[in-house]
Amino acid sequence: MSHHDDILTQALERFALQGIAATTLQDIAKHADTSKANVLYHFVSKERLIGEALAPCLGALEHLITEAEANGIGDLTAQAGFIERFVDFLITHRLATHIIVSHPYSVETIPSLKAAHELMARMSELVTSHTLGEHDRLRFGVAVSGATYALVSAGLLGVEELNMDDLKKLLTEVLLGMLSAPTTTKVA
Amino acid sequence: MSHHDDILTQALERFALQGIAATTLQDIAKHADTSKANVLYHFVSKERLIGEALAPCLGALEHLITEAEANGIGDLTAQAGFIERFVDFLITHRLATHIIVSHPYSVETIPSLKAAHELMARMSELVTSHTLGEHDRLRFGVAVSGATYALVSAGLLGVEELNMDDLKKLLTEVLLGMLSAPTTTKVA
DNA sequence: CGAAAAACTGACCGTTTGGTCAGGAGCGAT
DNA sequence: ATCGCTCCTGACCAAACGGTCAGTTTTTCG
Repeated sequence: MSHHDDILTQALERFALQGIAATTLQDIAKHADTSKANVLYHFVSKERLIGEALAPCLGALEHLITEAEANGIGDLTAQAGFIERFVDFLITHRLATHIIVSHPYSVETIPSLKAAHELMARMSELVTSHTLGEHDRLRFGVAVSGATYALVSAGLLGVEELNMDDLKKLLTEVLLGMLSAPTTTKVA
Repeated sequence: MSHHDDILTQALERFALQGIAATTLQDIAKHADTSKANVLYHFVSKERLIGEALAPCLGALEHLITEAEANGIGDLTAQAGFIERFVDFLITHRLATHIIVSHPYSVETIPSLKAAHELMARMSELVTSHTLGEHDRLRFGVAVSGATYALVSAGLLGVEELNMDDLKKLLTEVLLGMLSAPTTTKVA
């Protein structure tokens, strides 16, 4: 692996583990076995480093959403397809996803995070527009959020020993089960 | 409200909105309409301020878990009772919960966060020990995580206009529905 | 080889951070 | 009035931050 890519990898991991603000360039440099100045040589600024680290995730998410917007997620079959692709996305980009979901607000100073949350707003819009009623909407939101968070900190759930393929299967099944759960009686 | 409590309230909100590392004492002071030095007069250090801000949440969580450990969460009825109390807890302490779940790792430098994650480990242990099979365990984890995250960033789900009582009812129903969802047929 | 380009570094800079400190304002009790 | 106590503040500090720069090593390639 090139030194350039190594820095990128370490940066992504440190950002996910400690948060962006708590991760210093010095820290990233140390983990990538180089100097802080070299990190800045390759990436110009911390902001751009964040941008490059999140770029693949944002690209994939954009693609996922655009596709879903075209296909719709109205019926259960379409939802199932979306869930499958989403789980795939989560597993592939789980570090970047963690960074995005743990920095939800106020970090408007970081352009790529802002872009990320615009994508999440689009996804929310996607879910909301195919109005399924409040129950189903919340159910979908809980399932998606839960999958994201559960995957990201899988260590808390006693599933860390699973390999990613098994986890993907398992998670997909659980989410599909949740979506087809019976709608409980309407609240007064 | 006393100035002391006002600082505490503002600190909790800033930590939840921006993360702990990105929130400066100056920032908290400004929002509490006082000086940084006064913040330190009342709370000695940033670390202790964090501790006092999270204390009520940690106390309630400890109580919730201890109770659940005593009662068990084996059958569906017990699970339902736990969910109800948990949703209550989430709504009451949602800012503090957000802080805890968005700082999952590495912040071992902050004692009260460490304590928080030990509590979450106990909760995970509680769920795991009543082994329900991998499906049910993951299902429970996704539901709990999802509820936490969905509540914390409710703005993303289009449910922000609901008041807390309705949200509590709705969320409880959705979670109960998820838990009683049929186990889908095993994937090949 | 040797020169240009790319990769890399230590020293340094301005700013901001958490934290200290000496002292002042307000106030109830003597 | 004045002591003692709590509340509060501006000025200050060392440390650490992101970032710059002049200069050195390493790589590439004719």
